[in-house]
Amino acid sequence: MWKEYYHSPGMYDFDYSLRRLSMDPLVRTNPKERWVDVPVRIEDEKVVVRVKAEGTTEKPVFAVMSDHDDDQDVIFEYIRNIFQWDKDLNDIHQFFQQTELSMLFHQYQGTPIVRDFNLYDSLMKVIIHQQLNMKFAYTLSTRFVQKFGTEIDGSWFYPEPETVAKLDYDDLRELQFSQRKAEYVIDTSRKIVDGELDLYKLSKLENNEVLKELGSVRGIGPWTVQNWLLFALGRDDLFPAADIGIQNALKKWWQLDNKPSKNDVEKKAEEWSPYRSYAALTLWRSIED
DNA sequence: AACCAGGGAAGAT
DNA sequence: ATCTTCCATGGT
Repeated sequence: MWKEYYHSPGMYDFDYSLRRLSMDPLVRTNPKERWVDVPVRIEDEKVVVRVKAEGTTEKPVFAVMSDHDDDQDVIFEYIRNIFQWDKDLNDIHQFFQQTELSMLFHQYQGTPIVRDFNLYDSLMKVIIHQQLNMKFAYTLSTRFVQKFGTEIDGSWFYPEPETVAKLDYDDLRELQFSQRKAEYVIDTSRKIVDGELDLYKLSKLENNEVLKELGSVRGIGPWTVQNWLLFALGRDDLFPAADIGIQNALKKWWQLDNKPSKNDVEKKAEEWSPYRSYAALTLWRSIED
């Protein structure tokens, strides 16, 4: 067992991140003890790493620990990257002081982008969650992982693309996937196994290139690519203008009778570039209970 | 019972 | 290129 500490440069609301992570039944969290278990794949091995908050939003300190004693540096680097501890959120807070979101950023300080734990897992999850209400969306992704994935020390690993590629559409229909969704999930996994789709390669490209390439896959539209860029890659400047949650939040803050159009939202969001992702996260946060 | 949900494809204009 | 319509389910 090893344990390593880390200090973030700026503020960081880890407790909020935990609340967000705990929305997913597949992620093992303990908000009271302030930790989350992160499933990590390391050279074909599956390792569970515990990440615990030791500080405050203003003076954040994190502890990372694992029983897996090899590859400590690689694991720590991976975790630091997932939680983006080196991103100085004070700079971003400063940026939004000159925008109409200043009050919101004052109320919800230090909201980080916590990346999904794996590129492929994230894509499957986003596809499964397309257009569904959150409750049923998590029901579906949980059934999917608990049926075809792996549980280690109480944490769930998504199935490998090779596993999903071998499934029949009916295997997912049994879990109450629609025919379309079953096709999207399995066909995309087959493309990944065939090498036709390389998520790691995509992760090195510019947003627009990813939008073009990933968006050309059947079942993956603009909303899905944007969410993948935001949550899988942790990119700073994404704004899912067509997202219902974003539109509901703006409807509330702009006191509109109806949800604003995608175009109106996109236009306004330009003022928040190059940190539109943080605007989106804070808007989402502002309508979560 | 009707409408919505943190969409997307396919068809129509 | 942009606008409808259809797809499929569970939630509220």
